[in-house]
Amino acid sequence: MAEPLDTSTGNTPAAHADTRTNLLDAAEHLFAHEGVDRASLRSITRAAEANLAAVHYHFGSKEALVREVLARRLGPLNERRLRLLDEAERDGDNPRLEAIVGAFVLPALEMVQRERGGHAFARFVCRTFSEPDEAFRDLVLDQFREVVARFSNAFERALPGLPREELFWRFHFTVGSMVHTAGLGFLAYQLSDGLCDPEDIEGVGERLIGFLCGGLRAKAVGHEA
Amino acid sequence: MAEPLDTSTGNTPAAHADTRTNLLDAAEHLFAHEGVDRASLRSITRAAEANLAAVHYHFGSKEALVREVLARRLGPLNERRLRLLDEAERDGDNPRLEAIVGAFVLPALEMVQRERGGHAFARFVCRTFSEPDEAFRDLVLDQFREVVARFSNAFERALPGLPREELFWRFHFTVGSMVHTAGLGFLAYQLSDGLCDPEDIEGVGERLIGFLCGGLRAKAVGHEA
DNA sequence: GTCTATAACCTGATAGAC
DNA sequence: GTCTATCAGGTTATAGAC
Repeated sequence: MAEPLDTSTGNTPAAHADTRTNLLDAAEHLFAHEGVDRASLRSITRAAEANLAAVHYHFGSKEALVREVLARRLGPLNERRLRLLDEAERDGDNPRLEAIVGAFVLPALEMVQRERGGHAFARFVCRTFSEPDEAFRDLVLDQFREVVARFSNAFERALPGLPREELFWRFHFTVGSMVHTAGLGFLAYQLSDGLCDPEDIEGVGERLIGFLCGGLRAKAVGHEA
Repeated sequence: MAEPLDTSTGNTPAAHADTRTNLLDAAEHLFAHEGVDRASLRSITRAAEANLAAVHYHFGSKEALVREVLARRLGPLNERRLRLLDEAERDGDNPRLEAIVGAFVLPALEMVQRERGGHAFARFVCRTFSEPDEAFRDLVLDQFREVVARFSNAFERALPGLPREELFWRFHFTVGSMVHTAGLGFLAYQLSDGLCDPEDIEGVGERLIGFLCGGLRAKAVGHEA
């Protein structure tokens, strides 16, 4: 009997994966590469060397499976962000802006490059963000709520005097650059004719942090008043 | 007989839309709101008050319909970008960075806010970017190729001394913020608890341009050398 | 927990009348 | 150009044996 295709996170060293894990791994892989709608339960169970009914036994429905696939990686990712922010704030009462931005963007870039299937997963999340299906979007957003609260607070203290509205917009722009880079870094490679190497996460991270800090520190444009 | 649902661009004043146009309008609306896969030809033709066979008569296939929907708005949008860049470059041999960035991001923000269905279309494009289906992605990328060439050139002249690799990355980050703002501005509203108003395109545009110019002008981090 | 078989339904595409 | 009818195949979900 052939070993089931290992598409697991790579963090747990192939713990004699059970059917449930196999299903999650196969689903993640296929959702990422074909899209949630195109990836049928049949193709997922085939890849997981399981049975069609197994999905309904373990998860209840296709939608619940999607939910599980998203939560499995997003939880740890955002926990890591918060841990890095804790560290940055422990080092000094007023951490450098670079450290805060780094705590926000580096875990994502690292996941994409270092975890197995990270790249595909990032693209999957990227798409889910702009998904019309509110249920999935809210799921992703809920995973981010604490992160947004903690980081916008940190930004506020690191950028005193910046109006809150301006600050939230800049956070929004930051998220945009981060998501686009984590999920679609290969576009930079394509559009620069191979000049940009999206796999060099140290380089990309450094550049991204530099760019974002420049934008976050820009002189606020005066709103008439 | 009820008038077909008007989801047209709004640029042509309801020119007694023919079946073909009705199909494009309905398809755009449904692709944006339900996703390409979920939007069946049946629901599209029902909304367009046309017949299932009409799609195959006018376009040949569902894929060709998707292609047409994308090209119909992306073409004019990118033409407008290039026209604005022309204007900026005519004003002075070395236009201000703000003018270049504005020529790139403002047409998108304006389309989203001012054209009927613009918001939904932007989200649709957003999703298509991260679509696994290479055919659609390449279609979008092809529409952008001239824009990327012209603008990266303009950026290069406006930011002398910046290594080309760094420049392309910053362009990439710029695209990320722009796309995320044009397609998902409502996230800023949600995550800021209503503080950010994504419909105020003058305000958003000004803030986005300020942020991006700050990032583009940031001191380049030294790569060891 | 894992399987087979099947129910109930939807899909894109097309032939051919008008 | 527009329609109806239909084909061939896919989908999720579930009942019930093991």
